[in-house]
Amino acid sequence: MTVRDVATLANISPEVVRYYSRIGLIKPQRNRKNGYKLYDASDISRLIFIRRAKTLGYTLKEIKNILSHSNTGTSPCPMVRRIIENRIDDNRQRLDDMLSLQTRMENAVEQWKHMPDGTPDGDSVCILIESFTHDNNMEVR
Amino acid sequence: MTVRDVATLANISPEVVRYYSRIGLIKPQRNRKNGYKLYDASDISRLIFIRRAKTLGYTLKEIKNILSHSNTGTSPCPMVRRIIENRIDDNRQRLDDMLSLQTRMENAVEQWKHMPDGTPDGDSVCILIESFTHDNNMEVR
DNA sequence: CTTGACCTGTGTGTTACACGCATGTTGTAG
DNA sequence: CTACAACATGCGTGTAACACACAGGTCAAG
Repeated sequence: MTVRDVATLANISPEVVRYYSRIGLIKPQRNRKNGYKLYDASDISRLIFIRRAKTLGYTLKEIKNILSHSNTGTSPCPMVRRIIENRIDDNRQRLDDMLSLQTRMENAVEQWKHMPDGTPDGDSVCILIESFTHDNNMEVR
Repeated sequence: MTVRDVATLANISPEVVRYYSRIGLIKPQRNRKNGYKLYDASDISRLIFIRRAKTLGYTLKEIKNILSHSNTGTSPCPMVRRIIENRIDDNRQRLDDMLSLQTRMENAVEQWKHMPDGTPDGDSVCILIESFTHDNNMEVR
């Protein structure tokens, strides 16, 4: 199978398949006649595995580790559990950050509703941004 | 003032100040003797403005636009309002995505609690990931 | 005068691709 | 049989906002 075929079967774009080959996530055979990459059923299941892992929040780097780990015959499962637990914590933190950003933005729009646009001078760039007051944490990431 | 001074006063790391100079967000003078960047009070207020804008979700690119827009004498406020309203929508979408990821990850960990680690063979890389069923009913907690 | 803290510019790495380039290959319509 | 579209190849660049490293120049104090 060629790139387009395997991409269609795995429901991925050919670009992504090429990218995964490039970074070593999949290792297709080669057609000796023309140098084209040759994919088989095992590549498809690997691609499907990668996509499943991605929907669970694993990064490509982590997936690569999982794959090569399992190639050595040892179970990647303990690693898989460890990673996802850390990711849950990280994600909760980022969610909190984004939620507070969302609140901040909504508050700003609300405050600005009753304010006119200002003309910039030497002291002021944009009175909206400069005048915005927020009560609690200013955290951004 | 030198980088370290202005960074301390604006409560930013010197690296970030250098980065902002590099991408043209601030344009410090130069010491003709040694080529060092020379910052003054206007740079500090610019840095503070940039940080305020960032806490409101504006990207550095957008902030650059806002700054140069206000340099032409026209009010950046309409643009500022437009950007934040779009950002609120985008952010809500990303929040939804991250929330569903969070739920998915938590469901996975829950399912996996009752499962043993598997040994990899030709057919299986990691039974945990492969067996995870993405049941939409579970998502509604 | 040496030392150490600071400055300079530039380059690389981070994530997961998207897109473009120049070039080589294949399949098919005329 | 050949022209041409549609595919393939590798490689390079760009994305956001820095962090960090490197090699070298500068400055104040002892």
